[in-house]
Amino acid sequence: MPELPEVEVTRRSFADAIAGAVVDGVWLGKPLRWPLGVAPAALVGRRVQGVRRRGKYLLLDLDDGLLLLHLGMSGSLQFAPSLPPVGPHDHFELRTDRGVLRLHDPRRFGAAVYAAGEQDAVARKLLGGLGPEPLTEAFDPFVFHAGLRQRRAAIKQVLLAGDLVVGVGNIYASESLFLAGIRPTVRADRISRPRALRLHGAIRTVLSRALAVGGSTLKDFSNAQGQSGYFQLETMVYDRAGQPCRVCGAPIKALRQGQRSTFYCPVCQKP
DNA sequence: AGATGTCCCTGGAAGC
DNA sequence: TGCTTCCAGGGACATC
Repeated sequence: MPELPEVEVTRRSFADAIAGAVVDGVWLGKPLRWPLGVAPAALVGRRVQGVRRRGKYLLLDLDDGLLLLHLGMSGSLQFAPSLPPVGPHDHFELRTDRGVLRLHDPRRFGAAVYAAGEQDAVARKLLGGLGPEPLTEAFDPFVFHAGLRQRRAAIKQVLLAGDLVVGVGNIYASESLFLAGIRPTVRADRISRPRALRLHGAIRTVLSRALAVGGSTLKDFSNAQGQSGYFQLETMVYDRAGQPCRVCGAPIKALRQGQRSTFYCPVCQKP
C-alpha cells in the first residue's frame, strides 16, 4: 500500500511524539518478512532519537543502532500512549515510556529489522541500492534522463525499480506518467530529454500533492494517529479503467506490466 | 548488468 | 450459500 507519501505521512504523524522515548519492551507477533535480528530484550533501555525515512523505509534512530521499519503492501503504524489489545494482524510493538508503536500488517510483507548502524550488513542490503529521494536536490533531472537512456525496459517498470528514483510505487507511477503525457509502455531509453524533464517534474508534483493530502487510502491506510489520506479521490488514471479521462473524456485503459496493473489515457499519453 | 518471473501472506471480491 | 480463482499498495531473489 504505502508508497513514499504514505510512509512520509506516517513518519510525520509520530516522529515528534516518539523522539526521546526510552524502550520498555518489544513485542513480536507472527513472523514478518525478515527476523528482527536481535533479542527483543537487548533493545530495552535504548532511547529513540528520531525517525527518518529513506525510500519506503522508516529509520528509527536509537542511541545505539537503528530499527528499519517497512510497511510492505498492507502495513500501517499506530502510536499512542496506550492502545487497545493486539489483534490477529498486529505483529510488532515497540513499547516505550511515551507510548506504544504498533505495526498492523495483515499480509505480513512488512518488516521490523534491527541494524547496528547504517553500514551494518543488513542495512546496506536493504538501503544500499536505493536511488535518490525524489523530493530533494539529490533527484537531478539531467542525471535522471541519463539514467533512463541506459534502460531498455518500459518506463513504468523502470520507475518502480527504485534505482533511478525511490518511493514511486504502483499508484504514483501511473499518475506521474499521466501528468507527463507519457505512455507507460514506452522504452525508457526512447524518452527524449524534454519528456524526461517533464516526467521528473511530474513525479515531484504528484508525490508532493499526495503528501499534502495525507497520502492515498485505497483500502485501510491511515497514519500513526489513525487519520486517512485523500489522494485516491483525485487520481487521474489509477484504478479508473473504463471511466472517462478527466482531461479528454476518453476511456482510461488498463494493462499488466510485470504482474502489476497499469492505467493510462490512450489519448493524453503519447507512445 | 539488465530484464523477467517467482514468491512471500492474507483477505476481499468476483465468478460459477 | 459455498467453493474456487484472481487480485491487491512491495521488493528480494533466482535465472537467463
